Amino acid sequence: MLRLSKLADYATVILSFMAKDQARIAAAVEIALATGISLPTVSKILKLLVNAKVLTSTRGAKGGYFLAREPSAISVADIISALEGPIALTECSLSKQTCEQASGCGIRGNWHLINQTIYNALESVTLADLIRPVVSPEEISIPLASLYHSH
Amino acid sequence: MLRLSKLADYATVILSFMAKDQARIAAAVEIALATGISLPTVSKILKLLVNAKVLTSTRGAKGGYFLAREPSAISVADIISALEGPIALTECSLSKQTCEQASGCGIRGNWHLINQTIYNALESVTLADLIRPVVSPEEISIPLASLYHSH
DNA sequence: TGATTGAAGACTATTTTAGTCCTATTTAAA
DNA sequence: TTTAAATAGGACTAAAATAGTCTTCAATCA
Repeated sequence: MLRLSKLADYATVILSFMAKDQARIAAAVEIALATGISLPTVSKILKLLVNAKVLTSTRGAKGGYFLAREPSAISVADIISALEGPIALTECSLSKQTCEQASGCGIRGNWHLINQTIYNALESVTLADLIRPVVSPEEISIPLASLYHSH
Repeated sequence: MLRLSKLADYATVILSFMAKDQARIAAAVEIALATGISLPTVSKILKLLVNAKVLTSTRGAKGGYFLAREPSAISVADIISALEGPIALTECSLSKQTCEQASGCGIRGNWHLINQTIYNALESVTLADLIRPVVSPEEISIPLASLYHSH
């Protein structure tokens, strides 16, 4: 299904909630209550987002979490990679030299291009976009094919 | 990691092998030997590709598998969806009405757009492209962002 | 009719992902 | 200075998805 992990999905819900009142610092418990996601899980996600510098935290009483930057400066790619690590469809796209499968690894070079395309797609959409009312596109087209076929 | 399943990855290897000598009919055993993937696994993948109408098969002695159409008419999206089902990052993008999570589902509408973008990217690359020598792109850009920001 | 090959699906094992919990550290306020 | 409220880090368990194998049946050709 080429699926997003549940955790990454939750992360977008959490961040969307936080982005609505950007200035405010929110504690994990509060976020758990607001989103309906269990506290331990919320905590885990928040920690990962802090490590990825998407959120900033302050400890102690009255502490909590807040966005490290503007929603428009937080991409979907940032969110996904915070939770799941680098965005790539295939292993060998991450480390070009290690991939030495029997027969057919020359084949994979082009996967790198596909990965890059998908990354760019995810990088181009931000948290600010996600909390905006839904747009209904007529048609979306990607110029990737032209890279291949224009010769 | 937003990762492709191993099976889908194998499928691209198998199909790349088959595309190199398109006219020829190849038995599962033969493909297994050529690719180094175990026979039961190869068989499983081939069957899924037949169901998805990417391959055609003939039974019996001298039977085997061959491409159902030109490599240029088989997209990466075809291959992935044959193995993993519909391409979508989030569940709710598949069935719009079922998604009624507590707080924040209005948020998800835009995921639909992202899914569509990724699907288009995968649809635009074909098996013929995959077996072609690697191209090294300078920069690839996706116009998705403009859909959001042009207002 | 027998050998060869695919079809279908059940089943098991493995790996990944999700989810929870415990302990330590930091900070604000009484 | 003590206490309560938070996060940090990481170990651990449970659940789910994925990968892989096996068995039985059906078709085709010589």
